Amino acid sequence: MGPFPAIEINHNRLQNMEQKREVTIHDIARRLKVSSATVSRALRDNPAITRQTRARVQEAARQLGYRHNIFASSLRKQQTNTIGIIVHELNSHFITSVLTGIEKVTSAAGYDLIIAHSAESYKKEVANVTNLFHKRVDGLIASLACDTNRLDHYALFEDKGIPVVFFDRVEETVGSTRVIIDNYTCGYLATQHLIEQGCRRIALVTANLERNVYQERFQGYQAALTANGLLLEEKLVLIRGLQESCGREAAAAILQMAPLPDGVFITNDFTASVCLQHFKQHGLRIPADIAIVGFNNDVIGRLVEPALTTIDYCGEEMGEQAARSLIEHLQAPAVNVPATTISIRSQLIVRESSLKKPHAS
Amino acid sequence: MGPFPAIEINHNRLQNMEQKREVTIHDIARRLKVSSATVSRALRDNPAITRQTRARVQEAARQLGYRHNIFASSLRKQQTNTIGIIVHELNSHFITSVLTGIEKVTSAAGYDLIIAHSAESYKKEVANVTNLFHKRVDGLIASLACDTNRLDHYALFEDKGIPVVFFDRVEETVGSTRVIIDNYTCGYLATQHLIEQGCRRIALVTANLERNVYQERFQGYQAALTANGLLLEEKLVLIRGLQESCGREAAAAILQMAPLPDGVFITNDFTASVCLQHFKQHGLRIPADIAIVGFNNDVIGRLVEPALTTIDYCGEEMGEQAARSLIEHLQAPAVNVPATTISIRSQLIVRESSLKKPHAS
DNA sequence: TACAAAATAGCAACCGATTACATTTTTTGT
DNA sequence: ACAAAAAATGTAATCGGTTGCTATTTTGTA
Repeated sequence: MGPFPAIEINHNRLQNMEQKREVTIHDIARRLKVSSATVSRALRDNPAITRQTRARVQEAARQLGYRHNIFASSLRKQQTNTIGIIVHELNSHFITSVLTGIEKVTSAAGYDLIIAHSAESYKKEVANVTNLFHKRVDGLIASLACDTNRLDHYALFEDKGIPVVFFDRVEETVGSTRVIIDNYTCGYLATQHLIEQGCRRIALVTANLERNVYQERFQGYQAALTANGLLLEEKLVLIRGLQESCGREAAAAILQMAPLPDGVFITNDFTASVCLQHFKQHGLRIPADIAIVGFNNDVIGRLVEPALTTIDYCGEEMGEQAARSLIEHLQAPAVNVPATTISIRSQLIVRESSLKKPHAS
Repeated sequence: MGPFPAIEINHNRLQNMEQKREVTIHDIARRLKVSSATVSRALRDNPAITRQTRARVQEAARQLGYRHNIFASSLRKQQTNTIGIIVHELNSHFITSVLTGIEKVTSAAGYDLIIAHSAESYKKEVANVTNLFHKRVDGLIASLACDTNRLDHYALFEDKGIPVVFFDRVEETVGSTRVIIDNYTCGYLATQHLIEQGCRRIALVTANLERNVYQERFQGYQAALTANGLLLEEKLVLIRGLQESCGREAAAAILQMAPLPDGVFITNDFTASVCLQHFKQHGLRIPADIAIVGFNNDVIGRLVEPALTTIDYCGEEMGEQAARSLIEHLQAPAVNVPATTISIRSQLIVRESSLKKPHAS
């Protein structure tokens, strides 16, 4: 046990200390006896630098364990190559698909993503918008929280000319592109389908009517009723939140109605599944006693029994379109890319939960 | 139509150009005839600056529309006040709960979050780890992808002394804290429960056994069988992926078995729900013909019929613990916070899918 | 061989906030 | 009233990469 081990340890400590200090392009430059400008260019494969020099630099960088400092880079370049995303929830097949679509497009274009979720809270949405603004994302893709009915918080972005694309949950805007589906028609088709199945007393379970998607689905519902000579009964329209408890509440309220509705259009599959279960537990037969149509084509709709009739639309495509549009704006030389509204295809998927006339009709 | 309108427009353009240029602390300093150092301090409420000066600076900042430049700041301070999070999926109640727990703790401590998801792909996980490393997060909280069986990619962090906390899906590590549940006991309890319900031929549907959670649940299953004098039959153990199609495959495979198993332990609720449905579609009665126990207490387990018996554990608590541990490490003056393994409580929740002896036993 | 043009590489000024240290101003104590 | 201590503010270097412009070298051509 001579002094050596102790010295060894000391030495290690020093090494650790040295490791703390980051390797910079200047270190590489010194090592290779070139300028840091050359290193900077070489690292980004700038053709102004010889292929050989580039290779030497990149090899040295690897050896020294260099890591690019995005802060220095972003500071100087005044851009982050990052796109911010705000979604109203994460735990949803639809949202996950949208994210997949966005990722596909953005990563191909060399952008990073920062995902934030508002958990359906306006307050959190505002916080997220502010945060992403401070993080200086180059652009934003957002779907509004259920109770968001103003867009002041996005003005920050507009003022700086940072493009924002909204999808699915949107508001009327001047400057921003929107990627949506035709919720009105979807609402109409869903209701029409129930009517065709023989329903005459159709309830609607939906959420905050200030949120575009729910408002438009409601209008479609209304229009379909009218078109078929049915009256819109206010009592049959239930506005509830999106949590499980709200679904149960809605179902319970429907069970109280006399006479019972013979069909329900429920504007999201999760709530629809909850209601369906509640009805079954209280002795109703689906669809015989009550036919159900949901919305979104969530996986859950295929696992409940009977399987849910629903509206399907491709989240991935929505994500891709949103991302493509954003990137187009980002790479536009000036501000001449017009704000557009992109509509994604959607369709009714008929399953057992609404089929009162299985093979007829 | 004199020249005035044109001049006006020109003027506006200039204003817009000026707006482009960001307001910096130097602008504020100039306006107030103080130094930028004072402004920097005042903006962060440094008590070295008079309360009045602070107020003046903050007011001026507001008026000028100043926004803090995190790049300049992070570059100088060499820290980001940001925590990276890597999860294996987003579309899951469990993960959402964990995120809620993490957010609760980290936002209270003033940290930002960057959420990345690997979508159960090792490759994507590596990419995410690298990306967050380059984003220079101060710390990392991660849950491994299903097929991740090496941790080389986290060495980057270890080398720089950046703390990493793993939760749920973990590996044996030296340096990192891990927040987990006792998967072995859970597997044991689930199996034991099936045995108590009279099952003698119990199948196991699970995923990659290299992933700790599945390995340990498998061992618990095995131990419970042995403890009850039952033989482990390899044919009864089905290793499948986590997608819906894999669930159907597993269910189909079970239907082929002769004799049919009288119970199945399926190590996640989604796959369990898929199997349950498949069994029902093929005429089996649950639990009479086959009893099912799932895992995770996902909402879906309460919406299928019969409702799934499952293992419950609190994601939110897991998230909080992970975050707390990470922050403790971050704020520790030296490296003396030992890496620990934190275990979260879990329990069996019995529902109809496994109750062969409803009110007896 | 000479000279213009193209290819490489270097210089140095940025980007904006932070902070160790120095300087000025105010307060305190005697 | 004046030195010493305390408080407030200022100076200037620093974090690390980028890029307009300049200097040097190489290549091409007459």
